[in-house]
Amino acid sequence: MTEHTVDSADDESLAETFWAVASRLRRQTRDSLAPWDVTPSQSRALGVLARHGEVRPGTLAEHLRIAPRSATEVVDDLQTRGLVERRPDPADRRATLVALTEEGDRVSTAIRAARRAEADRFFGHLNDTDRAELARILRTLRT
Amino acid sequence: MTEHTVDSADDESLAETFWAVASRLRRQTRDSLAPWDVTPSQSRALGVLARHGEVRPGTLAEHLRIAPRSATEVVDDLQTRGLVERRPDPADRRATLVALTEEGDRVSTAIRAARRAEADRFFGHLNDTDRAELARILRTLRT
DNA sequence: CAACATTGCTGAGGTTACCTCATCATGAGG
DNA sequence: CCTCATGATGAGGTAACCTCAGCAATGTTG
Repeated sequence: MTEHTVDSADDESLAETFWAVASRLRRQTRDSLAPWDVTPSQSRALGVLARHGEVRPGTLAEHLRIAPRSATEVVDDLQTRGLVERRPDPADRRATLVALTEEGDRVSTAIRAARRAEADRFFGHLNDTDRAELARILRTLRT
Repeated sequence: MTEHTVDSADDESLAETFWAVASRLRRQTRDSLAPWDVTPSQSRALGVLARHGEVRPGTLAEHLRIAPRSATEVVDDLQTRGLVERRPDPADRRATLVALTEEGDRVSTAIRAARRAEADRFFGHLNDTDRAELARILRTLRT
């Protein structure tokens, strides 16, 4: 009911625009991660591990909001890259704990810095007010 | 099934929040499209066709901001579902024109309505001002 | 404390939505 | 004509998910 048909160009809806932005951001993120040969989802997992220390795959999955099976996969990939290691959970012999290796720790720190730079570049077209507004609005949409 | 415990510690970046929102929107969009057995990317293509009439796959690709080869794929899928048809471009015998079938037209109309309802539900948590702000800010990021 | 259900992880296999590279027509310009 | 560019597509690949099944360890309960 509110405005619509900004057409002529491409725009149909907020969702449409949202996805266009998402697509652009995805590409840029991938590029900025290239030096470490780490995919975006791997880097998200590294982030969780850096913030929470050792966790079980299932917990990792919750943080990443993906299925447990998918977390196993991400951990596999990180492990073959030597960024993460699995060790038995002393509290439950079914479970595994996933932790950053030293290299993983170094890489995750470097990536964090690169990500910040990348985000600055991407969201840097915005002035401070808009950036804050966007953050606030997105946060309300998040849950 | 109490979900999340979302990180809370991870306002690491706007990007992080952005992706969380994207993920939620993606799921919801997929669900809202289920009745038609059409994937999100197919529905985007239908939208372009509804707005622009018959176009060549390459042009479709531009509108969708994907590689030409990928547009061919989307058209293939839509064609096997009978929503779209290919015909030769009279102006260039290398080219093909893709157009909605009658069914495609009906479906795309129905989807447009569903999408609007879905967007209202998703972005409806926002008041009008915020929704407008979000649209404006996203548009500047779309490039 | 045996029986049973639950939990944690992972193998197998599938899907979506992309991508690049190669190929083959056709078209346009010198 | 001959060459180069362009439009579409075949072949093959990837990331990031998913479900379902199975196995081992755990917890629960009669």
